[in-house]
Amino acid sequence: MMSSPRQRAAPAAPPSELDPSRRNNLALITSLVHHHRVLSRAQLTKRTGLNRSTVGTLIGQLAALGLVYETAPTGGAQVGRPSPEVRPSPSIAALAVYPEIDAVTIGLVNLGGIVQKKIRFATERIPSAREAVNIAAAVIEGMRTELDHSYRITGIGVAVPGLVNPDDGTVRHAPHLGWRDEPVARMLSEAAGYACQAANDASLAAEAELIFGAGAGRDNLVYLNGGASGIGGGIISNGMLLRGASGYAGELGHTFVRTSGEQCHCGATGCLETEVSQGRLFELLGVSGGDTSQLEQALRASGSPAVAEEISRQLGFLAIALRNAVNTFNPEVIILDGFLGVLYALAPSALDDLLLSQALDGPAAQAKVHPAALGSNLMMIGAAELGFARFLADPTGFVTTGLGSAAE
Amino acid sequence: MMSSPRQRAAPAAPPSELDPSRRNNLALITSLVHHHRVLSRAQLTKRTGLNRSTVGTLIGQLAALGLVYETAPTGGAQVGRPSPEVRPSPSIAALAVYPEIDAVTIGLVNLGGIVQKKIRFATERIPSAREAVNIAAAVIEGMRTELDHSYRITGIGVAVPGLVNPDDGTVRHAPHLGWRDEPVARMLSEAAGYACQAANDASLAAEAELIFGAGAGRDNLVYLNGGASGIGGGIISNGMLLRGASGYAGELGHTFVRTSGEQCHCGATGCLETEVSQGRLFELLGVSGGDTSQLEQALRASGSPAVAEEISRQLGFLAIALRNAVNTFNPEVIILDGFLGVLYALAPSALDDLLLSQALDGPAAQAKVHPAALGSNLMMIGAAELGFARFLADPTGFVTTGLGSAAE
DNA sequence: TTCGTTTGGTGTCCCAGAGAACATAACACC
DNA sequence: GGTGTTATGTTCTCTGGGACACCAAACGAA
Repeated sequence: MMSSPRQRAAPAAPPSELDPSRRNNLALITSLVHHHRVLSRAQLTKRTGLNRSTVGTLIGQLAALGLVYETAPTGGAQVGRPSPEVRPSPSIAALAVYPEIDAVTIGLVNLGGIVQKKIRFATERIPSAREAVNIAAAVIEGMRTELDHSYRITGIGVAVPGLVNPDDGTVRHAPHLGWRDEPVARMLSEAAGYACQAANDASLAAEAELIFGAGAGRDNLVYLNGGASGIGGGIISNGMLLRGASGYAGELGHTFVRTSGEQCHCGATGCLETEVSQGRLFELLGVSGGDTSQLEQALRASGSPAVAEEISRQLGFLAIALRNAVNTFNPEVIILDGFLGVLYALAPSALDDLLLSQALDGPAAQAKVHPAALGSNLMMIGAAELGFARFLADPTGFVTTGLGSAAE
Repeated sequence: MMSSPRQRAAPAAPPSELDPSRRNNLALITSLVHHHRVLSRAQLTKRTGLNRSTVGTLIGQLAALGLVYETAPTGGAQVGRPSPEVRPSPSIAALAVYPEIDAVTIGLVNLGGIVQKKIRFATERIPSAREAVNIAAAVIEGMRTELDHSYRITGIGVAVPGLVNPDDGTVRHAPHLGWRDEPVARMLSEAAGYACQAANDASLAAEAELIFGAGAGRDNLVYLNGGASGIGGGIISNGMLLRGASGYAGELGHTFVRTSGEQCHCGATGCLETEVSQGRLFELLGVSGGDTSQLEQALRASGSPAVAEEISRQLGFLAIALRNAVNTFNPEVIILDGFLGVLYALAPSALDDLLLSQALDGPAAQAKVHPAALGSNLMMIGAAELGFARFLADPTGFVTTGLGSAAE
């Protein structure tokens, strides 16, 4: 039911203003449905702590705007009247953009973290910020008709491998892309015509794993990704992403792990990402490069003692970084992605043992190492989460003002 | 004005139940007044974003319960009707307890972080958990008459140098005290008759510095304290204390800073607190021990090159730990307390330069090293914050149910 | 079939915050 | 030293929104 029109002299503010309490509750329900993909009304009632009747009203309001829809209850073997199931609308979606050294990937992601479409645009050389924005805008332009007809886009999220200030979406420094002080979010927003935000790739990955992946249901998580160009980290503490003063927090790739280690491109020495790198492994294997699964195959196939030694050397340094992380964050889950996941898969108990013996007893007992669960969709889901953020903070306000209110 | 009695059939729940929104706003105002000590009604209106009239009602409610009081405006040179000033009631207080290896300190702290009383009970030997609890309970018993007559005690907070689970106030491991799995909060609660909570000392210190000290007005802060028994850390990110899964987060004293370093009592090697310790300094100075100011004097007085070299050695390791912290948390402030503060005071620019050259450019530019601002009251204020926690979360509910509602 | 159980739906009640209008107390300017 | 301006406290009314009670509906169990 729509809210009745106000009789009193209309205030200057647009009519989108909603009571904070109501907005909160609508946001809460939308987020829950987004995170769980399906949730019965009864479950929503329990999780929100709100009254049955209130939850009913809220869902009615969301359903009227086409943000969620209800389906007949699946007769679970339970006593009592069955509760209808609430799902996120498949028409709400966000765009995800991920620039890398050899490609720009663009994705279309639904609420619930469902990747509808993923387009990888390979580039001849490392794309500049301008080029990456142009590629993304062009791909989005190509989808425009489809987007306009079948979707309501809440925004674009850009995952950047580097230091990003998420407040204004400016890339302060992305060493491997060679970007410096690029206002990527503003550029892409102007080029594509959607609201746009940017953040560090590993931070977004951590959030994605928290919501839909190996960290689901947890509140404290450390995510580490080993890629071709270095090691990125994202930390979730108390259910919230660690941002820091300017959003630069989480750079675990530059954890100190070795006295008089090699010089890192960051200027310091002994950084995790200079000592632990897939480049060293490929070099030892005599391969010129490849992706993660090729690396794992090659490592498993190799009988070379030099390779084995290098693996155990890298595991040692990784354990030091993880020891620090465990003592510092007391996480429930440590997620290793990319080639770090490969290293772990090769000798899981070796790393577990190192960690258990080096970290403080209390925190060490609780920290479980896991490989990433979301695979190749991870970064799309994480970036899309950025594109959903403003929508999820105020679903109805966003739809009635920020988007065309096309009925389903 | 008291809330009018409900006419409808009284529900089973006690009449203390309050609308969540109202409770939130009351808590918000109480916390603001607590943090700022004095705040005009106009300032409260701006900070809360609530309506003038609403703020008036809320303050009226708090004043009626004797939680805050208003005083005549101090005619600040400002146009317009002056706004009365709101201050926390001096009758609301929390107890603070801090067991150390050679003493148990008990404090009485008002809202606003005013330490009314501090009693240091020196012990012959390291107190057991039972002994520390008995000492605290005895001292509190001694104050009982005064407490009952002049104060309303919201609770006891215990700061423990070690791993503490703040959920149940159990000390998992306090190596220097030799405590293991001691339910300190429960023990003291039973012995003293007040609600009691316990947490890590450095975490509480970090909170105290955030609210009243060098981190006031900031949201991201790293606190490091160098004491006789090691180095403790507390981290505040996004305005919230880092807790981790069981509240063990923040153990920066066991950050890895040196390959093939000495073995730490925690089992690992190369920990910050084994390489950087005031014991080494006292040893080199040929002094058997002393407090922080004595150390500073002795270090400044000494012309020995060995001492100078040790100082620079320790600064180097400290810089490595701080580098990690800056890259990981992107804090605005790093607070160095205890002998770490002394080390910094001896060569501030040396540490600043090391940090600037080693940490990532973005985060490094923002992180400012500061000495602690709260001095010897720091731990009392921090522990008291724990004792205030439940009160601040629901001020009126707490007073009408949890405390005798003695009118002022 | 009947009963107990769980849930959705509807109507009522009332708290709590917003806002307008008025009152009040300072400064500023002539 | 009046008068205007500005900022704030005070009072009153209005309304949104959640809780609750009651009833209806839909399921399992006996």
